[in-house]
Amino acid sequence: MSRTPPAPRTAKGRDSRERIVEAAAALMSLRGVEATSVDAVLEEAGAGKSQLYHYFGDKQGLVRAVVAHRDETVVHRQGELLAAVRSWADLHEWFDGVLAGQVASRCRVGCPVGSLAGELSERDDESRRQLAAAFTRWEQDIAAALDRLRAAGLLSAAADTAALAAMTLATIQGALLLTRTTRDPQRLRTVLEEVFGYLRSYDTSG
Amino acid sequence: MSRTPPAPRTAKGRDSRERIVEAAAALMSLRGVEATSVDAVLEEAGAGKSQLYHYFGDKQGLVRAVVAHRDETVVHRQGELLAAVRSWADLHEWFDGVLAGQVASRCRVGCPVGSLAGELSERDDESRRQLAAAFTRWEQDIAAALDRLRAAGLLSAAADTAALAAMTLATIQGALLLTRTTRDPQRLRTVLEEVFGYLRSYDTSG
DNA sequence: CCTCATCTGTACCGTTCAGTACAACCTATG
DNA sequence: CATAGGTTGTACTGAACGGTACAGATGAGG
Repeated sequence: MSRTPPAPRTAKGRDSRERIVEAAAALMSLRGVEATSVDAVLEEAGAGKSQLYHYFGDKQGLVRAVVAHRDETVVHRQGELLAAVRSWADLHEWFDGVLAGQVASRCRVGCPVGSLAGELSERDDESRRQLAAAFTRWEQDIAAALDRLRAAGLLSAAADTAALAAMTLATIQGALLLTRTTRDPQRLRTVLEEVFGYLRSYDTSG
Repeated sequence: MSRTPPAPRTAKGRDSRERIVEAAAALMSLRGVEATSVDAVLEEAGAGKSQLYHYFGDKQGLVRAVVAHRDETVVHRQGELLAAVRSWADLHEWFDGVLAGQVASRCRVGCPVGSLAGELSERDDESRRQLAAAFTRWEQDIAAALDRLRAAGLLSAAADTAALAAMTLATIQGALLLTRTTRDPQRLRTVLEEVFGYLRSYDTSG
């Protein structure tokens, strides 16, 4: 029985709401959800308390908005990148992008979706379902890229693209976790090359 | 300049300390580190506040003790199980054990080490280093099992066992994260079978 | 049985936190 | 320019938290 807070009705309101969500997303990625206070978010966003409770109801509402925001940005962006994959070289470039993102952040951030999942899966079932849906879509986008390779005659008919996609996403998520813990980008590179090599073993083009 | 708290000097003290660590480990696995208050730990352990601050100094000290405890139990146990691997069937049994552990907990716990890593990597560098060392040892135990298969003539000389071990651990960690979020053990089974199938592709016995 | 270090119970403290109250402020519309 | 709905600033509250103080219990060695 949670009253849904009103969506912003003016451009100014929309801007305020978005500033708060983005500040919250940034701080929560860095420090974690529980360790990020609403006051810190508001200071970062340059907003007052009434705005947060006006647009999100409570902290849980803010957290869910952050999850939705991550889905709309990170996962949606991954979908675009994967939709452009039409060759093995394209797929390798996509893997390179994952690596480059981590190197750019000096292995401090990991996957913005995965880290939320780690903290929220047992704490808020609504967030958990949002994140599960995001992961599933992501996985399907990978599978679709593999299916496209197959349709182009580049990938063996024997390959189980759904299983390969599930394994690819799992490996990437795990590798990002390990990389963030060990601060060793070389390990990430090794793992990504290994899983790409495995996918490539289904290459039929030669 | 952190004074190290004294180790227990009597059997009673050791028992108290251990009860506190185990209660903390259980609660932190379930709810997360930040969301577990010291008062909740003490209630669960049936101990008083003075005991906790006597043995651990502060909450951070308790957290580090929990990390060390997880290392000594989970990772050490994995090392034992992996040390017993002498055939492909043994290795498959080990994978089955990972799956069984998740099914037993109805996909609610994930990897006790991995979930700590997700929450602590950016918050306490000492914990981060402990966890990184634990992961590295775990990875080496997997590589050693693969090396043993190779020595027995069961695994191709062409296999890069270190890279395969890194990928295997990463995939398992990621799969546990995804499984805890989606609550779908079938996905875990699929991924584990897929990575085992990949390792098996280096099988020279058959 | 004394003694002293170790261990433990409990009351307390200051801070921080999420959340509320309420008045004031815009700004689009008529 | 009136006004109403949407938006914002700020002071406040009660609870929960990590941490401290200190007295009392316990038990092993002399």
